[in-house]
Amino acid sequence: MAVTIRDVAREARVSVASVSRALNGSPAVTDETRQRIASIAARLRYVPHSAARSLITKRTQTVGALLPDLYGEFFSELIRGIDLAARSKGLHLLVSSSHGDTNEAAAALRAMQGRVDGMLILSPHVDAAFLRANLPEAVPAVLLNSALKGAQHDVLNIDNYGGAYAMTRHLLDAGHASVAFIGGPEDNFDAQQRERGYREAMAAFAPKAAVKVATGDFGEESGYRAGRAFAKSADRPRAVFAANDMMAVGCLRAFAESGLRVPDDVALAGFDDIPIARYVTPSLTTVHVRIADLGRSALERLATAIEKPGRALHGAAPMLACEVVVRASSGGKTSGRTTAKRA
Amino acid sequence: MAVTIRDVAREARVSVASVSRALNGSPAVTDETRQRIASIAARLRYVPHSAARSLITKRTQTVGALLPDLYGEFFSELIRGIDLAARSKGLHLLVSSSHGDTNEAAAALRAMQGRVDGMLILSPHVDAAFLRANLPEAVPAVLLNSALKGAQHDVLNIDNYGGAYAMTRHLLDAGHASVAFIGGPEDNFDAQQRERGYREAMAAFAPKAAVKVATGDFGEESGYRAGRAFAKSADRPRAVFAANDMMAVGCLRAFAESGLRVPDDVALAGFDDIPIARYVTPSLTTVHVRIADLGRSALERLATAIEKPGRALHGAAPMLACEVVVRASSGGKTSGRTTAKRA
DNA sequence: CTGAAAGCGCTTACAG
DNA sequence: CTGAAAGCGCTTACAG
Repeated sequence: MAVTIRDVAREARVSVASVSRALNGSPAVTDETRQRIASIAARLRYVPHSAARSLITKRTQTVGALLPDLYGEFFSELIRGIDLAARSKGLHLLVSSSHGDTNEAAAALRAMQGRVDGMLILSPHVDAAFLRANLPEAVPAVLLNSALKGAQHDVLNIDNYGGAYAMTRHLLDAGHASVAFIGGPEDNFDAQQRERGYREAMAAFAPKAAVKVATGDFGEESGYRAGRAFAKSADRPRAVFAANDMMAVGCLRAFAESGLRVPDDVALAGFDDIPIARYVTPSLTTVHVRIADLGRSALERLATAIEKPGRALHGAAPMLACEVVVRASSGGKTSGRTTAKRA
Repeated sequence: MAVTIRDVAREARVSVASVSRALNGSPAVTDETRQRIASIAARLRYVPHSAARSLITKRTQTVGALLPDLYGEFFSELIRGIDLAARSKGLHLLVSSSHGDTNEAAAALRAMQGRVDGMLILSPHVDAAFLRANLPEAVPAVLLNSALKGAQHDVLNIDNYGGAYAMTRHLLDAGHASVAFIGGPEDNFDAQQRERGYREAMAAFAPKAAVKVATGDFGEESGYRAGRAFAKSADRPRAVFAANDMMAVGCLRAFAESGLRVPDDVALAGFDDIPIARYVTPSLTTVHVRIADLGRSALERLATAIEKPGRALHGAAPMLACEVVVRASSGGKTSGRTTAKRA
């Protein structure tokens, strides 16, 4: 049915070896033959059979992306960054998302075995033991936003700490004497880093102010509950920094219901810069993460790891900088973006 | 390096043929041997080499998704639906997005050649001529949201017409005597269908009312401009139906700046139900599309086409129903969801 | 029920 | 510079 290398060879009156060499740019072929073969291949619409090629070259020209159960903007931005970088490297992208637990993640990882030259992994279910059990050592991998330590694996993280530190500083600079925090899930790596950023910035710039942390779970409702509690409390904070935007949105609703004006009575800030952030009233000051850049960088690191398997992974995991985006909810005088520098 | 079928065969003291049969569930093998082989394969962590298998079976167990340059929620929801359905069918998912023009789309399509058993295609750049030139007839494909007619290709569409028709009817039912429309890009298939739904509902339920259509491009700014024009016009419409939510959001801003109260002075509705819709003030009445369902259905149709290549495609392209989601901006008495029935 | 052998479509030493 | 041949790791008629 489909046209194979033999058809091209017959038509060009050469051996299949010559066709292979001509089409793969081997120097051991005259320009004239190369031209002739190329034009015949084009006329026949010859496409090399990728499975046959993979079988012999041990390369699939494909990378896999393992992602957790997911919603919204973050995912599409990440994939977009990965996809763009993959195309420019000539790599295909196999995705597997929507695995809600460790077993599903393991199954997905194994299912990709042999179909990809390397893996991009973003999953809360993945730790060192998981990788040892499910990822062959020979398969290069880059982990995104992972707490994993050690030189075993290549890790690429968002600078959650730096972003939270900068935001806390911004709120204090804007003149809000006390800043409270709404934390995320306890076992969540991003949430932990953001809380640490808040705490350390408070210690550095407002050592006498009380550190107040409400518990949340990244969901809108948990932000709402925290907001209600803050609104009622005797010593209401002058500013609230939520560990993500969805909680900030919930908190905003609670403040509105309590008759508190934002930012006049209480300032508010979030983290992530989801699209909703600019459309709530007042618009939400938040920390922007260049997610597509994260995807692109991750893919490029992976491509390097695939090309140079022996390369040692040295030093700390690189961090992707975040930007404080000042909108109306934080009540500062300034407005705009500033890149969060690490402390 | 990697363990192959020969390693399993040697360990089990059988031929590779028997290992293949045992692992693939051929009936021509005793249960006892099957058990023994299976346990040895598991112990050795044997994973069949997918390229080798593809080479002989002519199947890749992979489907490709070709998507245009994209942002936001729609894409992630669609991929989620496709991915879930693919996993349950045992299929892998290769994605290619971010191609901004016809040439890039063609390159992406050809690059997937031979790597997939079928294709899911959503692209404004794809028409009949494009497919004839770039998609081999033997490759099953399902087109999403395409204006393509004829029995050549399998098409799956969102019922834009029915949704717009139902929304227009809802606005009229809510007591708004005149409903204006903000259209999308002229060459956009979704936009055309939505406008048709508006026009036909107006003709059916408010035959004496004026049909007013402002031009837009699906961008927030174009909705803003239309909103300003409506606000100023002598016979201001009582309700505005924007062909998508982003334009409705822009229109809402224009109304707010003009001192018009929504919905008291003018009602407003959009289309898509993007996440922002529920967070603007007032919350936006809109048409909800179950995008994940679209992805799931498309994949299931594709899987069927792959399994039964000869099957004839008969009748009209199936439609995915939409729901009118009533929120505050339309000012009706009722609130909630109703599935849009086709007229 | 089991095995030996052919063959899927490529690439790449090895000769010449 | 070019070709004949081996081989990548599987599956599947074909014998037995």
